[in-house]
Amino acid sequence: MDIDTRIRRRERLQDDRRLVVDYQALSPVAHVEEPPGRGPVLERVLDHLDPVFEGRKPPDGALWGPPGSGKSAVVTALFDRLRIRTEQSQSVVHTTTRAQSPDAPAFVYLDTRAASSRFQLYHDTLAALTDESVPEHGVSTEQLQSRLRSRLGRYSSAVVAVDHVGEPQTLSAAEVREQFEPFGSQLSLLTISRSPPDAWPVETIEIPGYGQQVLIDVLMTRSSEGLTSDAFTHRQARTLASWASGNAHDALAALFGAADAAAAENRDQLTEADLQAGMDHVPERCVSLGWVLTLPENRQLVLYELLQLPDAAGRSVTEITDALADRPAIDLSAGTIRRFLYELAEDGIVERVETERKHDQGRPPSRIEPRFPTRVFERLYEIQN
DNA sequence: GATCCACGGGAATACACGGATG
DNA sequence: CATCCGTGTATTCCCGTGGATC
Repeated sequence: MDIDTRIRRRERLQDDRRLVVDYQALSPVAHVEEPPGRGPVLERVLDHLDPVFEGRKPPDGALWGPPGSGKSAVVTALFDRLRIRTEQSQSVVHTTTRAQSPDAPAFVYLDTRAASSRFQLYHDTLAALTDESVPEHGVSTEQLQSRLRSRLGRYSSAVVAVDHVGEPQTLSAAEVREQFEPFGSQLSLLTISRSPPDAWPVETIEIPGYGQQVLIDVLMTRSSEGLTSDAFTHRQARTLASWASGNAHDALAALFGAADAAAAENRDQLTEADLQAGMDHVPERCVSLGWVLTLPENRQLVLYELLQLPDAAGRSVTEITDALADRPAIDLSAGTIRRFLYELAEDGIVERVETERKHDQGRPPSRIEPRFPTRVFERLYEIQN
């Protein structure tokens, strides 16, 4: 055996020991097939949907609970399964030549973070119900409405789950309901929100935050999918779970950040310092990562490049704007970048913090602080782009 | 030609402060 | 002392334009 081979063998050994990170498996916004510990909630949602299985339209409903309690996880997992079942039964219909009465229900999941206009709501609903692509331009909202109407006619009933309603920057439940008014007889809505729905007559399902044990379970399950075995201990999961106090989003974001810190140092296990780094990268009053990742492309670019600026933390909005405008990756005017930054601050994705004045005169500038899990965003952004 | 939406640009407004004014 | 004014900077608001797509 020659020396090179011996060295390569050592290198490979090192590689094998190295922490493997499947970032998607650790992502707080990943869709999972079986959300752990949410069986009772699944049952209640299924109870609510019961009429569907007899071909009737269920009443409108509302699922609500605190951030990071698995609302999106439950609904996406459930609707995914239901949709697959529908598609299977529909394809049976398609293969028969005889025209049949529609007997299968439709299940649609919408995110109001991505769909904020009537056009987008109809578009996304229609897109979920058709294989063909639905035009995003050149067609009026009214045309989409009539296309959607006739499409809905092919199902016995339809349930549209509308996620993230009533957040500061999204449509309220009432607004969503109003936009879908024309389809009142054809579909029912299941809104998903952080606070209980006000007023309209619906069946309400409350989802509590995760208990400590279940959250530890969630972390262990995800780490077993995303990391090499033994990289993350039960004791560490306990630490993260208690730090996150029931919020799975924050706990997973911290785990993700910790894994990334360990990977950067070529470690095969998470240390306490990694854990701390992971938690430090999840700011207090943290905005959901899902919100950041559904922003238009150029805004995400601005955020990403902002995080790449070495000394962004100490600089004013104006200075940051100029620095970003100089970045080759960004092809936007300084004015637009500045407007983006102010808009992102308005949305709470970053925060403007007043600083002491730098000039003798004029209004004092403010600096920018991210309000989302930065490390997670950076990795996921890099994977996406 | 229609349609939606992101950009760009700029006008309008807010804020902080020192100095002038009543 | 309270208020107003001018100046300079920060922030918000608004709308026309053009790209992309049908």
